[in-house]
Amino acid sequence: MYCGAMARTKDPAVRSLLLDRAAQMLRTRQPVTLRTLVAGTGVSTMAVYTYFGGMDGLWKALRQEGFTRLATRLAAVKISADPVRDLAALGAAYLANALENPDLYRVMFDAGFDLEDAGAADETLHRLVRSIERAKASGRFRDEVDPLELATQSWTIGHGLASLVATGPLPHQTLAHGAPMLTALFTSAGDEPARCRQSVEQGWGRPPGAVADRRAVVRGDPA
Amino acid sequence: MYCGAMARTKDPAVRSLLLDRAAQMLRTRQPVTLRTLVAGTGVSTMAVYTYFGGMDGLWKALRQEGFTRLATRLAAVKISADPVRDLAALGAAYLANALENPDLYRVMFDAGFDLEDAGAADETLHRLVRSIERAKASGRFRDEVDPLELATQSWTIGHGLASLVATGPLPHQTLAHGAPMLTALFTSAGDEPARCRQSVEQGWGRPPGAVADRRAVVRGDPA
DNA sequence: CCACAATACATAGCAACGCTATGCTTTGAT
DNA sequence: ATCAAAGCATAGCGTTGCTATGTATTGTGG
Repeated sequence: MYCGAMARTKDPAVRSLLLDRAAQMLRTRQPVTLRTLVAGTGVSTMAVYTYFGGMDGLWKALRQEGFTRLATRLAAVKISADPVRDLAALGAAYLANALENPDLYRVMFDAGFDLEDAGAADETLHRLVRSIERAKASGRFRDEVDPLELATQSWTIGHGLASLVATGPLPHQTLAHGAPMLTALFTSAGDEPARCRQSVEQGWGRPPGAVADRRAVVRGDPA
Repeated sequence: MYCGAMARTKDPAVRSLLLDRAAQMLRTRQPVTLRTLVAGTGVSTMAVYTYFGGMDGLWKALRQEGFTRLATRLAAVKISADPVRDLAALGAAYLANALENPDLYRVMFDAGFDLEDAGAADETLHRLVRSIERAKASGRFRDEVDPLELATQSWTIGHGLASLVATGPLPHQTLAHGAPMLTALFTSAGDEPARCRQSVEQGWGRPPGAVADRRAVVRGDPA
């Protein structure tokens, strides 16, 4: 019998070319369609199918890319001696990432967030879990605190904020609420209030996207 | 001179027929397209244009409908003598509504949530504000508490939870986190911890969608 | 060394999408 | 009763994602 023979090898450069272009089109708010995506790249529409199996696959890969960027961003947060500060810093990094690429962030969470490789998403949450465990070890949080539960709650706050700001309803300045909310949460986990606030504000820093805003609160000026 | 002559009047029944059908198709996860929407209704595709000005208008009306349902749901929450309990009850109602119509909820928040009539959305937030003011008046919250800020923070928690559960990543049981999170927030606003927990748990009741779950935590079983 | 089989990719065409142009029908004010 | 304006059905346009087909390319077995 004969073994199969190999043929042309897929060029990974084409894959990232399409992915980058899609991300950039998303950023500049151009509609990302099969034809507009490949237009000007020299490759044909079929490339999308050989590399991603279709547009759905492209979106999935784009979500993956979003989580990879997020993971990179969180990995850049330097771990300090103060685990509560670190938690706030991770939250701030999460929000900063979401607001630097709001469209990519939106893509990450619609379609039910199914990924090929959930490693990046897992790592994201696990990083929080580890900081919470350190906070417990240093006596800042109570022993009964379940790290995964508290991590999920922190994530909920971060995502709620990111989602409401990135999709429209709330103005950017609302991001400042992150600090008091995290302080409330961590205090309820056992941290001493004054010290907690100090740690959180230190880790949170200036609100992630502290810029002048363009949108009114809820009623939304009909701009 | 002559005034313009009137003609056939728009039939509001057709409008709600289309709206209801769209909501039902959303619920049963059938794709809502111009043609599938009008198929079987007897009306033609043009009806969508006369009543909504196009598919965009239909989605906008659908968002409106979502906010109306939410407002109705919140209005059904009975105000008690305990404003903190009421706040938790409003949060629970918010989540219950989001999880009864998850697809409608998703529609409400993508596309930047632009509405013709923001009254319903405003009313939603204002209901929280009023309860917070009552909590301040009865001495449960500190005087320095800004009702709108605290309302926004409560909303952020509710939306974060609803969004993460409705769009996939978190299992339904996560909704139970709502109570401790709100307790943490309201305690930080000045409420006495033990009493706060009692009030919140009373208002929150059984977690809104307390049912067996179908999805694993984050890694998501590849079902 | 070379022929072959498997893969990459361009081209063209398909069904379905949202939308608009057109004309018929209905209606209410004059 | 009349007639302009509005509702609405039909048909067709451009674009969407996708697939079928043909061509070019390349690693490997004989």
